[in-house]
Amino acid sequence: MAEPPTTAERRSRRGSGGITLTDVAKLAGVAPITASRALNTPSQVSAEVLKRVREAVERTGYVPNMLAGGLASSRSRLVAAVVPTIVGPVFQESLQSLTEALAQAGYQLMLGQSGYRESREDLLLEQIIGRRPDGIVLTGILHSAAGRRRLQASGLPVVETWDLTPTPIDMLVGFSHEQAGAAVADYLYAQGRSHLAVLSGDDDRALRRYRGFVDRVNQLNRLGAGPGEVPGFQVPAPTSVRSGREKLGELLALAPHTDAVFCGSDMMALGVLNEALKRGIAVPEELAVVGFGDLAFAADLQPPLTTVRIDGTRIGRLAARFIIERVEGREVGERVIDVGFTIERRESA
Amino acid sequence: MAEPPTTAERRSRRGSGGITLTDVAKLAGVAPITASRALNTPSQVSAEVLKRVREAVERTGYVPNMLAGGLASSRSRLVAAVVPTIVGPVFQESLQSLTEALAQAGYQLMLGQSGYRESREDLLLEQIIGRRPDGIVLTGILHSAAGRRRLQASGLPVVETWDLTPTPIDMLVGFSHEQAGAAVADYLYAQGRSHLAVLSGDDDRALRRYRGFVDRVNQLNRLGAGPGEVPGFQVPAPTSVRSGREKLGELLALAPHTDAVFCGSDMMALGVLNEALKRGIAVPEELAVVGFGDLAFAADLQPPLTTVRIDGTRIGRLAARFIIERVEGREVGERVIDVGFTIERRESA
DNA sequence: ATGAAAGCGCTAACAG
DNA sequence: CTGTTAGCGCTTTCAT
Repeated sequence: MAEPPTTAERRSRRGSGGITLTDVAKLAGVAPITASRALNTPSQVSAEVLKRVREAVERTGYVPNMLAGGLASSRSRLVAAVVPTIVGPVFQESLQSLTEALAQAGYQLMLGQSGYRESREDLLLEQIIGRRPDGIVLTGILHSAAGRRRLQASGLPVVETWDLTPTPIDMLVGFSHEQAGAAVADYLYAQGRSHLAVLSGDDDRALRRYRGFVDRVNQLNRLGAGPGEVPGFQVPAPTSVRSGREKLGELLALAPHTDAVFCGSDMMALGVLNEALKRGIAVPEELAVVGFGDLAFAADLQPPLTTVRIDGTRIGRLAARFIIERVEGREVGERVIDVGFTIERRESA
Repeated sequence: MAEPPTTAERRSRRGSGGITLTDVAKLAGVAPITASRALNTPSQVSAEVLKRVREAVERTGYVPNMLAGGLASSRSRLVAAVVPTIVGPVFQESLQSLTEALAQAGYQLMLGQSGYRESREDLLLEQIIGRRPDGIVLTGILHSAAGRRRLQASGLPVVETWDLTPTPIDMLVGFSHEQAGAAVADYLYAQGRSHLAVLSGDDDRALRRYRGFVDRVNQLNRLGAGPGEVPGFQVPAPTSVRSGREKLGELLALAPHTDAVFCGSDMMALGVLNEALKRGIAVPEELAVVGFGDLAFAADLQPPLTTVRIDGTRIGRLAARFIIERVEGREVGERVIDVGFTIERRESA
């Protein structure tokens, strides 16, 4: 069994040694390009050839090498997604639907974490571009100007998500965080609450919700001669149940008359709910609580949590569609979509 | 400015039209292979050449094409991870640390979702292998026998995680779900509880925790002549706060004397906590609650949740190390690591 | 320390 | 519908 290798076998130590398209083609008795067509564009090939190629694939267990295919065709069928972090449930829905929509179209997802700080963004971007993806989905707006320029220069389809900006790099699927904050303020006022407060993460988008909320409260207060400054706390992102508990304590020490809190995330809201429970504060009677995100558990808390809902699944699906249509040459009509938000009215407020 | 393209420029419509290593090499006045060495193995190149190449890279904004590099060297620097779903916080910690550990070593992560049902597993695997990753990290055991064979045949480094199995495909980082279930039963008995019940997801691993728990309870009951069957409910994975609430209701209808519940996930435990709150059942006095996963919020619930902690970060880091060491030819000593689990003792039980 | 030549496995381009 | 040829951009191999 252990014969000395022939010249041909020994010829080279390169390559993976696996089955290649050429092997399949030989077995099927056709040229490699014909085998390629049988697999990629079966309609361009006779039924007879198609059958023989498929048999050969079956027999050999051939799996196409997409590195080679991507190199030759300049189409990698890879889409990169950049998220601040996969920990924290906010973007999961989007990531999930993005992955699924891409998979259905034969694309795969490459995942990169940028962190909430700006540091690694540029390096990450370079690594990503090196893979020559067919498109890039960004979660949130890219901080670094150099990064934005580099992306623009690359000519790749780019979709920014979860935010709106007047100067998108390319395509955009998101909503206005300022408006969301303002809408919550309106909602609480309409419920008859007058002493509003806010707990927020310190990342860019959370802070814009914060500002939208505070600005609207101030505006309403001026009209109605309500109380002055809006009490508010920021915690380092990512927010947590613990930070919600702790900050509620500080808030009540600072502003004991508070009758409504807008929380920058459902996690913080859960913390607020738990801390209120511990302190014997009735929700919503004494304190109204509004969250953000409408995580899966929000409706099932005690009391059910009123929260801002973003259709993350839709964001992911639209992002995938934008990229795919661009790659496949079908031009997209709208390149900016505001998916909006809704306030899910439940018992906590 | 808009002169007609020269013959050379028009020569071909192939390629990306971007900067290539050859361009950089020309600018630096060296051969392409020398530029390649300057970037990949700088120690093999003179200081003078290194400087010129780096300048050329800087000036052109060159980004290496890793498809081409991967094809030529049979090293893609890509690692694939397969998870049932990224929704659901259980594997997040592992994914996060895996991504980070890989990034540090210059590898990137490709993410695939297999779903909790077996259907898409084989297709996904084929797509993944087509990318010629340098390694594959599986979360949980692969269901399909064909898939296991295909992986084994591929010769790729494979790490299975979050489980133990007597017949690993290759490498393994996990813990025993049976033992975890049994340990919770022991713990609750030691707390003086005697009417134990269990709520569980219906995925493979959750069911093994379920079985470990029930078997141990039965064993203890036989010795102590305790009550008979252990009341238990299964819900479709992924588990949720809602399913926890609902099943607690059904459980109490079926077995009103229950004084301890083991929940298959912290999410379900949160639901149980909330439902108990609504029904005025005191936790832990009347009902002890144990979760699984030690999610970030577990310690901050009211009451703080006793739960089984898995060191997901360690799992991710070890998986990355296993793959990288194998790829880089350094052989790994231990190929199976049981990371164990701990019961985080808090107020809920 | 540097380079020339020859591929990696596949597909675009252009015939027939 | 099928094939030939010539790359894609990089790295291995083997010289110098």
